[in-house]
Amino acid sequence: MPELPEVETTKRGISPHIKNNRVTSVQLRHSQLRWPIPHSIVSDLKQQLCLDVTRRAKYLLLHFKSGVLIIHLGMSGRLSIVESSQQPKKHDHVDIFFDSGICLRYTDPRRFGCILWTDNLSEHRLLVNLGPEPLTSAFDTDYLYQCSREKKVTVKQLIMNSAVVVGVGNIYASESLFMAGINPQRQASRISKKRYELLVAAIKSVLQQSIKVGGTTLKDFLTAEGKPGYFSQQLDVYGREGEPCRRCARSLKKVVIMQRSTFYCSQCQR
DNA sequence: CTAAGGACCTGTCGGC
DNA sequence: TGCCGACAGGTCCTTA
Repeated sequence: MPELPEVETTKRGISPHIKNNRVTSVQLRHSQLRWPIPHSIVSDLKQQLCLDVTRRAKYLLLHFKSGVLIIHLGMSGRLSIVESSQQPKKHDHVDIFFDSGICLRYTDPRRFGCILWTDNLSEHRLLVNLGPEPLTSAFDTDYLYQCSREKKVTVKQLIMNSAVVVGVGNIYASESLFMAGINPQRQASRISKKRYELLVAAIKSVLQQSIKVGGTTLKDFLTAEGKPGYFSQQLDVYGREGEPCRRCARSLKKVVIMQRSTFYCSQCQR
């Protein structure tokens, strides 16, 4: 489900409902996610005040006095705010109840996500090797260009490598490369700095635009019937194999790069 | 060190 | 209608 914009939108959606609220109890129904959910969170979280909700890459971080709850939504995960009385459905694996009477509910059919607890966030193995956030100034042309040198992978693989830059998923990798006019199969090391400048701008633009759409879609997580997961949005190439390029009308192509579907226009992207 | 492939899991869709 | 394979928005871990 989540690309970076969905995770950011989820953060903004849940934050007002749980920040500065106190956990009353935690219910684990199915703790076998990508890694087992540590059962200790049931007691660790009890009576604790949620101090803040932040995001790093696609990890949502719930900060408490004694530690941080790390939540990743994997491919199919979702967080929602529901009334405490609302009965769980099939894939609702975890409920965190708050003293305000609401419940933070974790839903994940494929269970590729994770929920972990740490008292030392800055040294956590999942976060310690991550590259810069794409929407910060640390992610710029010089940086990405330097990363690309000596690399033997395609440019799509480069921008999807979380050690290089975080938050560029399969959809927005294709979309960014289309906007920058770069063929996703091109070797990362054989692209000029000038073109990396276009790519950096494209990545920022595509992500920012999508977060903006999510932000406008987002109303109240508690009462909104819509799924906070995926907003229908205007995609230029992703999932549009055989359809006409919006720029030149030529039929869009699909290739597989590292077992992931990749869409592009062979005319506009070189 | 880098790069490629496997692994995890359920749901949905298209074709026969 | 039913079955079967392909595929799905992620990413860590193992292997070469």
